[in-house]
This record gives sequence, C-alpha cells and structure tokens, in this order.
Amino acid sequence: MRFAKVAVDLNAQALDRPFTYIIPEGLEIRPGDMVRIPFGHRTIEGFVLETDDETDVDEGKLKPISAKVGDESIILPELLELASFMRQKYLCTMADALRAMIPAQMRMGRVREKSQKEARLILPVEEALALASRAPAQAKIVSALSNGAKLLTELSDIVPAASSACAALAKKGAIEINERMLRRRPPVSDAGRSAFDPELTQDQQNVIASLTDALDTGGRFLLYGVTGSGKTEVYIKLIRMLLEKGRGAIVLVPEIALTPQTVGWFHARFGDLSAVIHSRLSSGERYDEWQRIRRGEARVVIGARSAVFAPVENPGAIIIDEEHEGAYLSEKHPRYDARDIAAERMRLSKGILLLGSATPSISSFMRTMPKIRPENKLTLLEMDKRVLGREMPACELVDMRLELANGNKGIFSGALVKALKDCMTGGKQAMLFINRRGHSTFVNCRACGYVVKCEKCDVTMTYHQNREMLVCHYCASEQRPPEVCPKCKSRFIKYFGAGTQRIEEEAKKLFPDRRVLRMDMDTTAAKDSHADILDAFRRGEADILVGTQMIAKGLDFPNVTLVGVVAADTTLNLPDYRSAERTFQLITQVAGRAGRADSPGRVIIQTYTPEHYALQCALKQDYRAFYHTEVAYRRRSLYPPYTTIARLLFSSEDGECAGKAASECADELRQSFADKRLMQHVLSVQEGQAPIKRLKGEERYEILVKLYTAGEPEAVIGEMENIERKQIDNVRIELEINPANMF
DNA sequence: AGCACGCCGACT
DNA sequence: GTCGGCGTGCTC
Repeated sequence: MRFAKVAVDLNAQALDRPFTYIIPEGLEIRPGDMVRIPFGHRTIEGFVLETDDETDVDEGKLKPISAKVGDESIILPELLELASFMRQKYLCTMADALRAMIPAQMRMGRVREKSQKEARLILPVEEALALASRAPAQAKIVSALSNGAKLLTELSDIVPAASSACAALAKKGAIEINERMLRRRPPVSDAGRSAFDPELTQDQQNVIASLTDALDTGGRFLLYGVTGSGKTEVYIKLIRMLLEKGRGAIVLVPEIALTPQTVGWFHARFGDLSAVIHSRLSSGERYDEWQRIRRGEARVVIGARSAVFAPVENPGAIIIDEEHEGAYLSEKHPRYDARDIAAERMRLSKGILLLGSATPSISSFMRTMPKIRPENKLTLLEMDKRVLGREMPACELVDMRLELANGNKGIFSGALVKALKDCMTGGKQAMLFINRRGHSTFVNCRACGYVVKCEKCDVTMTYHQNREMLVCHYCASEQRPPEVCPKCKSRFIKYFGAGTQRIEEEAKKLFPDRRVLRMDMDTTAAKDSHADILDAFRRGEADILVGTQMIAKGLDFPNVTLVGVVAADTTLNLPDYRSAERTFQLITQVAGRAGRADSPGRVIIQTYTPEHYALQCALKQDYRAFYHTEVAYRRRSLYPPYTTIARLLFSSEDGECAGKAASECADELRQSFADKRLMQHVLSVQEGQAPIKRLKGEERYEILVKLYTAGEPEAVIGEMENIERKQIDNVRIELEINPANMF
C-alpha cells in the first residue's frame, strides 16, 4: 500500500501540517500533484508533498485520496521546497505559500483549456456536394470548407444553423468535426524590434564572461549598469547561453514596466519560447501561458513579481530588472520579497540570480561589500559606459532661490525656458517631470494662513483645473474651491505649488504653437491610455511630454534631448527615511531618458536645495558617492538596512477604539517580547497617532517597532503578526515591514 | 476554516 | 421541560 502526505488547502495554524492519505490502487500520485481529499465531513483540495510505502499514522484513521486534479502535477518539486522555505521565512502556512505560487483560478476548478470545434472536408468537394444536394445550408458549408478547414463559429456567420447542418454532414461522412485547442494569447507588440542580437560592447562582454563562469555552479550578482549601458542585451545573451544548455530563465520587471512594448523586446528575440505573466492578463490568458511554461513549450518567462514562481523546469537564472523598485515586495500575506525568493530558488537549482539596476537599492549594493556573510553576498558587475559611445547627458542644477531673488516668480527658471526654446527650435522633443499631479498643490488663505484640507483625511487638497475642483489624492473626494476663506472670510485665496496640469498649462503658454501631452494618473485612467500616450509621443505627435513618475521608467525615446525636473524638492522633503534614495533614483532615471540616440542630452534640475547630496550626486551621476553618504546617514540614524521598521496600523471610524486598541496591543507586544526574550533584538516600540491622522474617514493609530536587522527580525515580526490576526471590533489592523511610505 | 460536541439562560 | 448561545477540540 502506498501513502501520500498532503498539505490541505485550508488556512489555519492548526492544519499547517501534513495529513496522510491512502493512494488508491491504479491512481498515479506524485509529489506536487493537486488532489481532492475527504477532510472531516467534506471534500477539499490539497497538495501532495511526498509519497511513501509506509506510514506511522494509525491506518484505521486513514482515508483514500478521492481524485487527482489535472493530469500533470501542478507544483514542481523544487517549488515545494521553496514553499517550505517561505513557510519558515515568512511564518505563514504551507497553504499560504502554495497559494502564492499558483494562479488563483487554477485552484477551485475553474479555468480550463479553451477549445473550439473545427469542421474539415473528408470527401472531394463534388461528392460532398452531391450528398448535400437537397440541403442548401449544407451545400453552402461544403463550399465554404472547400478551401480549408473552418471553425464552427466562423461557419455560423455564413449559415444560420451551422452546427446542426454540420452534424448532418458529419453523419453522412462528408466532413469531420474535431476539437481544436485555442491558445489565448496576451497582446505583444514586436513592432520596431530587431530580432537580431547586436554585437556586445566590451563592458557587456566582461559581464557575460563573469556570468559564464557561474553558468553551472550558480551565483548571485548585482549588475550596476548606468542608464543606456545595455543591460537588456546582457540578459538576452545570458538567456541564450542557458537555452543552449537546455535550461530556462525568468525575467522579472516591475508591473508598470510590463507593457506590450517591453514584452515585445523579449518576444522579438525568443518568439514563442517566451511567455508573459502579469496581473492584467485575463484568467484564460494566464492559464494558457502557465500551461505553456509547465509543459516546457515556453522556457523564457517575463513577468511581474509573482512570476518568480513560474513553473519553469531547471531554471538557470532569475533576472530582476530595476532591482531597486518597490514592486518586488508583496503587499499581501505572505509578504514575500521576490528578490529573496529568487535567491533561494536559484540556490536550490544551482542557477544565477542577477539583480540589475542603474541605481541599485542601498540594501543590495551593501551586499556587494567585503565583510558580508557569504550567504548574503552579491558579486558586483559593473557597466559604466553607455552603448554606441553615447555620452552621459549634461546635467545642471538651477537654484530657484536665486531665480526668485532675481525677480522670476514663475515655475520655470530662465535656464529651463532657454533650453526648451533651443530644443524646440532644433526640432527635438522635451520631457518635463514633476512628481505631483493636479494643478496647484494646496490652496491657502493669505490673510489668516488657512489651508483647505480634506474632510475625511488629514491631508491638504489639490486643485484640479479641468474639473475646477479641489481633489483629495488619498480618498479622491472632491469639493468646490472656496471663494472666500471659510475661516476669516478674506478674499485673498492663493493657489500654491505646481502639479502636472499647471506645468502643462505653462508650457502651452510658453509655446502656443507646440503640442504638449500630459501623462499622470488622471490622463491614464482609461485602459491602454498609458501606452497610447507614450506611443503618440514616440511617433512625434507631441513636442513636450509633461508627467509624473510614469514617464521616468525605462522608456526609450530617441528624439528626446532635454529633460527638465521642475521641482526636485517635492520628493526630497517627504517625511520618509528613503526620500533621499528615492530622489536620487528618480532623477538619475529621468536624466537617463535624455540623449539616448545620436544627439547628446541635457538635463535641468530645478531645486531650492541645490546643496543636498542626493541632488549633487545625481547631477554628477555618481552612484558611489551617493551610496557612501546615504549609508553613513542610515547607520547614524538607525534606519534600514541596519534596522528593520515594522509598523502595525490601527484604523477605525471610531478614533477612541483605534487608539485604545493600539495602546493595549503595544502593552501586549512589550509583554510578549519580554516573555520570549526578544527585547535584545528590539530597539524601540512606540505607539501613537499615525503621521496622517485621518484617512478616508478613519482615524489612524500606529505601533512602530524598530529592530536590529542582524538580530532575529523574523521572531519579532511573528509576534506582530499575531497582533495583526486579532479580531477587534470596529478596528482594522495592518502590519507593514519597512513600509513603502511612512504615512 | 468549518463543524460537532457540550454545558448554561429564556421560551412555546 | 426544550431551543440555542458560542467555548473547546478535531479533522489523515
């Protein structure tokens, strides 16, 4: 008799252990199979972890597996191991980990292969027509089929009752009806993409040489390559080498970068050997892509965070592009970091982990330093020159304080206006970057200082000119802008600060005969409008593109020679320990948009704090200088990566409930840290109101725990997860680790 | 998770 | 006397 240890697909700590089942005679069961099993008084799904000839469980208690789900195993053995790694690392159940690995629709039944019936003539046309002599509908079908097989749905466009006519023809033996599998394909655009690999530069060849040495043994690398240094070609070459060895590869990119164009890069080179996985696929598309990977038809996967679990057999590399992006952290339980998962998966399959960025995250770059424990160590690979001998763009900082002193109260400095004029006269394109949407950033009474705030949130409202409304960017509620100050009745209401709308307006005023496009959350609300705007700009249908973050990410516009950062301070002054890192990354990336083709680029950064090291280093494109300054600051101020910040957020419509819950839970947390001797890893536990006290009509309180990263953060975070799981009436509790924003 | 078993208050 | 509240415990 054979037995199977099964992880049941139920989420409870008490069930987070294998249950043993009897494998019925004649049913072939292997680890990784999804099975239906009787459990208590119902039948549920589970995943086979291992099979064995014996068991130590009392056989009288054992029940047999009811059935196998699907004909191939769902989880690769290597991924089963990865799931148990996740269970340990993120303190989640096996079911949680496994659920994160497979597309939701694949569990609980419901997406299938899609097939359609196809009719094909099996007799010569004359004979078939003779058989259909007294049936005009059948005759029409026969002639429609005379130049090849057709789908039944196509035939019903020609003849009303096509399916019954076809059935009759099939019965007479004139035609044959077969099921044909349809592949639901995600949209890909190969347009303008070369199918050929270019010759690699010396930099690229050096990197490839280092990677080649690790091809069989595996390894962990950080590829630091300046913008335009050709990282993608390195990825492609690495993948080619792996395919030759019969291995596969996974490329992760941030979700926002997963446009049909990016996917086109890979599709143009690898054709149907590549598959794409991201959240905007329909469930059918996702299922079919997943199956193509599972069956080994596609061995190059490009996808967002969750593609790190793609069922590629024998993966030789996981490449994580734009490694510094926050998109690799899962925001829902289990809160995994795709970079950690990738590292473990590559350790298990002796493959290469390759993190790539022009602005590596502080924590990854730190791992390339000497003295790092070998299990965390990354090998640094560097490409400091752009391809085709392109120059780095010329960057300059403009001190807006001096502009003001010289009587320029506008949002554009003299230097930026001049550069824009030169750029337009030369027939080139320009991009203006401002990290804030809307028109004015706040509305303020000059008599008494009153600032309009959202009624539901503790946040100032932004004026949107097209709707003539004040909009809250946190809860989207709107109100009319006041004509007199609600507080002092003064009429001196002034609109301060500039957003994308205002920049667009000013640019149009400055260049009435030029076309200006705007790209931000407001203009990209519609599906595909994101790609439409960028395509239009690429085709030269506009001269100036005004936008937020969105225009900064890895896009290649050959005709752009000028980039203006209108207000570098907006990101710099956020109350967040990463604001300098973010600003440096953003400006370096934005600057990388300029001068990618033959003409050199120019970047103008407007700021009120030109002396700030994030700006000074971005100006010189000096990542290392930035890194060292930033690391010193993090160490001094006990910020990540030296520490880990864990935050429990309590929100409730009833502020008293939330506040009480926070302070009670803080006491409980301190107690359990003390009981479990965890205090040595904890730097501080603080509770109080969150920086944004009210959001969407809810009062917010928080417990902020700072802990030493080198200690046992997992154990401490485990205690905080217990608090998160608590059910407290009227209060929602959320746990965040190194929260994306500190609000 | 989901459900049964089981021990104490108000109802036809 | 029963109906039903949700506390504790179990599921191969």
